[in-house]
Amino acid sequence: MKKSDKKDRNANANKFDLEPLSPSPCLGISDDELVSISVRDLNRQLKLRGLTREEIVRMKQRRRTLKNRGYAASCRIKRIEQKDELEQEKVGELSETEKLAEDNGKIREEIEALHRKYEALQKFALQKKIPLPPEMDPLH
Amino acid sequence: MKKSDKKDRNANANKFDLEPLSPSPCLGISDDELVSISVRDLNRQLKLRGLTREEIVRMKQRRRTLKNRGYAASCRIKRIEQKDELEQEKVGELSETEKLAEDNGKIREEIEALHRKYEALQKFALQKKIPLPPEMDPLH
DNA sequence: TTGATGAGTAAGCAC
DNA sequence: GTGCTTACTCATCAA
Repeated sequence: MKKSDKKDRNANANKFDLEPLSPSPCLGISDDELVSISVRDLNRQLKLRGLTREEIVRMKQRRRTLKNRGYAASCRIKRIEQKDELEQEKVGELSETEKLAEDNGKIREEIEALHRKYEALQKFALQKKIPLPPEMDPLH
Repeated sequence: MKKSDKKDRNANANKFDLEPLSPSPCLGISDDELVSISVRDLNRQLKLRGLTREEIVRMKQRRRTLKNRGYAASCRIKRIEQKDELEQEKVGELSETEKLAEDNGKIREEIEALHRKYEALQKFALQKKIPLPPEMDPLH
């Protein structure tokens, strides 16, 4: 029977009777006030309005629930922000990699050009039969 | 009063009377069976055991709830997997960037070495008063 | 007490 | 119906 009881309760505990609940000044205190005022002020208000002990307990619980609702929301937001951040960092790394790869290619071309110039110089020396010091001599 | 009703229901609807609920063969069908058998077989079983219309509705709802529990779990797992994946990709990009930066440095050193060799050759020609073709002549 | 987070539930969307 | 995702609630832990 526990099962049935639980299910019935849950079935009724949907969001439609929860959300509209807020704007109505339940016991003279709106949800917005309830979550925002300090515990001190809340206690003052509760006593001032002469609520029963049970009503006070409910009020406190409702306050906690409303706060939790907010915490859950920020938790979700935080999660997607972190995900976006991670994606952004990944994109940043990717573009940096691309930039370096490009630089790399340019430098390699530079090297080849230099190589060609150097070899041209050596070849010139060879043709003119100019003896080169060993460290410059392509024939070793 | 709506508020109070809701709160009471929710207060009772905790997980402690929910979870232990499953192993007990509620109406002869365990939770595990309930979520795993096909709709066809489920209907067969329900008729076979002569459940009332209300019991059947509850059974179906319970099935849906149990399935939802699983969906929620996979949704969470998927989320952290995607996050891990993203992190992994980011790390990969980072190491690739580092590798390229290192290559880059090596190539730059290579260029400088070549440059020095080339200049040495030019300087040698200059000392020996060897006239170089203009494209090889450092004096232009 | 407050804030954050994991897990369960229902709603709602898409197939 | 099924599966996924979001918002909400509660339990639980840390500060």
